[in-house]
Amino acid sequence: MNEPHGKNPETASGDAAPKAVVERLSLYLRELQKLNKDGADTTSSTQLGRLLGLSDAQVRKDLANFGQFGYPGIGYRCDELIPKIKDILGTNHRWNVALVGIGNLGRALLGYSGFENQGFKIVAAFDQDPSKVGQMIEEVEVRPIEQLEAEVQRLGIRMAIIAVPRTEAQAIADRLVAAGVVGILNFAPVRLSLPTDVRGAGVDLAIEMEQLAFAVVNRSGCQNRENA
Amino acid sequence: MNEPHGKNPETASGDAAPKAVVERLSLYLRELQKLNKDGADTTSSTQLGRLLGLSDAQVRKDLANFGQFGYPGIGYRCDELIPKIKDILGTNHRWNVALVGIGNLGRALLGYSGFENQGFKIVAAFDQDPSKVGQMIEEVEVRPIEQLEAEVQRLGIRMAIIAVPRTEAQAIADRLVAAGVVGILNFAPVRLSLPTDVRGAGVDLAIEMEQLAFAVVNRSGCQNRENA
DNA sequence: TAGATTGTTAATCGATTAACAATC
DNA sequence: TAGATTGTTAATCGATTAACAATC
Repeated sequence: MNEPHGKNPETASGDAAPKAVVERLSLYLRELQKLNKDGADTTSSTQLGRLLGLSDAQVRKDLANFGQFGYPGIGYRCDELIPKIKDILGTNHRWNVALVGIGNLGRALLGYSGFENQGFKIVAAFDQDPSKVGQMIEEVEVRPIEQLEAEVQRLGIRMAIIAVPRTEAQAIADRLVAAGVVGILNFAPVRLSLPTDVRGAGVDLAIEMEQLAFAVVNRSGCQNRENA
Repeated sequence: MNEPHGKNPETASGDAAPKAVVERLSLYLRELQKLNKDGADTTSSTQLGRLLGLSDAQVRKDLANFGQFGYPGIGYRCDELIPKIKDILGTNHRWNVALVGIGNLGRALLGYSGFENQGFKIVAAFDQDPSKVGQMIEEVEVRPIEQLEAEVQRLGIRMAIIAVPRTEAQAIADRLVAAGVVGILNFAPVRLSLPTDVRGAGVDLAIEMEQLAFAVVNRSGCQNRENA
């Protein structure tokens, strides 16, 4: 209440970080990983900003929210900053993930290498359909939905992906939560209702297309942000 | 330069609309469609706000960016507001869409009803693999990639979805653009480089998971935004 | 009419940018 | 040392909220 206005260093990392900042953190991480792979030892706020279309000041400010990671006169050491950002995002340890619904989308997700690269490993897959049960897909065996609770608990799974039809999604979410899952990525076009201590994120592809349509219709040549 | 500060009504609809506002427009549209289906004739900024976790003031302000759609004392007529928002988003007419890459993800996208519900119709599908060419999936015939340009032009396609491996994505994008496509939804984990008059949007599922992990790790019970 | 709800203005709040002393 | 670049403060900018006259 009577804090002047700035946030002091001590409370900084404890403060609720602005959502937009955390989103950019993911982008910084990707660029750093790319730079590191290409053999760069260090980078700078200017370089990161240029690569991502942001100002250097913003890059520094964003990172400063979480600590002091850079070296004046030198910049940021990729080797050091990458794990720091992973610490912040919570991806510095592997997350075991459950996938429910092995339709075309589920299969695609099982084969998606991007998850594993960033520390998410699908270790359990479930489907209702007996003809799918027992199949091995990308080294994961499809199990009957009845085993959901047992497997989630056995493997200590805390994050899950829902790729079932709309009508099943809420029921699956409830079961996952009851079994101990605290984060759900939902592809079904429904808004899940979840307990307040469980986090959910919905991927709505129709909305992505809609936003793209707007951008297409309103492109007056100028705002050339290439975010693809 | 010497405009006091507010935006006056005349320039309002011509101004570049803030990205955040347009995103919420999609959310309003969904709720309105739902309300309409449930038989509601009218709704209010208060109701829409409550359904979406926004303030009534924000709902009104967002809509006021694009015109006067409401009736004092009554609210908004669903029947009227839905097409108005579609006009703004550019989805009041059907978009023919091309899909390139018929792997598991491509198949899932072909079967995704959410696109068609919102005015996007996949009318052409392409794949490199001769064994896939000729297959009918969801009433769309898979064509060889060589026919991409000809079909895009024949069908007047202006939006496309890329669901090919990372290594192919840029080349496909270039061909799509050359054929006249002006909006690309990209699922390959690469940043496409596109001409400034072409719009792109990337869906990066690893980033979604990362953001979710952060939300899980930092959930201190409180911020219970259920965005699923 | 009284109650409800809009569109809009002014006030508040938060996020981005610019600038610079401190540091390597 | 001189040049580069950080973290941070102050200034700017934009977005959200509160309030209310106008309207049905």
